[in-house]
Amino acid sequence: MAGADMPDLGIGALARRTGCKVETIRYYERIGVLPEPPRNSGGQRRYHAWHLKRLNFVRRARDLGFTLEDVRGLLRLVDEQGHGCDEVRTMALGHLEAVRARLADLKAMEAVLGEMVARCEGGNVPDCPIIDALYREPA
Amino acid sequence: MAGADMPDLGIGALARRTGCKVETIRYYERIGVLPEPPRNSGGQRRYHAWHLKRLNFVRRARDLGFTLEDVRGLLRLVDEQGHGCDEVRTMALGHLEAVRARLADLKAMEAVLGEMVARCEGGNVPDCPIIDALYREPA
DNA sequence: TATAGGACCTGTAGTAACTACAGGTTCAAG
DNA sequence: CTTGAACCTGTAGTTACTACAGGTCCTATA
Repeated sequence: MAGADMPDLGIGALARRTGCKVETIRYYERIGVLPEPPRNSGGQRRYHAWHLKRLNFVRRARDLGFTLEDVRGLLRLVDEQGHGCDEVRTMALGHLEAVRARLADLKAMEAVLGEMVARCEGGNVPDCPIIDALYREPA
Repeated sequence: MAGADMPDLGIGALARRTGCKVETIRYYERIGVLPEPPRNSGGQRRYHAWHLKRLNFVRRARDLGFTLEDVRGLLRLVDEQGHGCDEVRTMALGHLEAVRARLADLKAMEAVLGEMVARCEGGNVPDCPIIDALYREPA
């Protein structure tokens, strides 16, 4: 669908289409994640469909929790033609494990917080059980 | 239990007992989360049981995902005697909600990553399904 | 064609929550 | 008394942006 007729995009338009702030786009350019686009006569950035695609890639990977360093790695793999699917898979797997570990942490946090709040249900006791729980020696 | 006989602690000992790095303790002092302890004749910090307790409180709250700003708020409440249990509960509840939101995010990430990796199971296909998934237009 | 005001430019500094030095002092053991 | 670990201060780096300040450019309207 949509995408045949797109002459070029200002940075604001690119931002609108990717849900990325203008400053973030310039930041990605500065750190080399997004290549420098051509400029018009007045020195303003002009983007094409290719940049849109690449920025969407970056955003999506970031949304999935890959670090910018990871993203750099993924882009490197993408850019080598005949890219190593194995390497990509390894990165994704590693990241999946990290996500699962973080998930377990958060679940533990949820349990403790939930219990703290539940124990406090009663209202205004003089010795707040939440404060007490926080003061408890760590496991 | 343990804690009757504790004359005073150097910063390194405090760090060992709280699982907190020395630099972090000095950092907490600098930003006003941990009060300045007394110094010995040579200008070195000497901590007592009270500091240990307070630093454990901070660490525990941080481990549960409270920000330092939250911690500051909690400490303020703790320090006002007759502290408002309601306020503490409200903060904890708000935080619990944030944790649950983050949990939902991570679960979604896990699902997408898991599916990406699973689809790649086959090995070295020319069009890597993981890369394809990342290139897909965002939802 | 003049002009208003939005979009754009560069460069710097700020955010959270530490962490890591560099370059010096103090303490405790032998 | 010496050595080496622990401590001191102060500053700069980290991640991934975000937010200016102070200027230039583009475009639509009068």
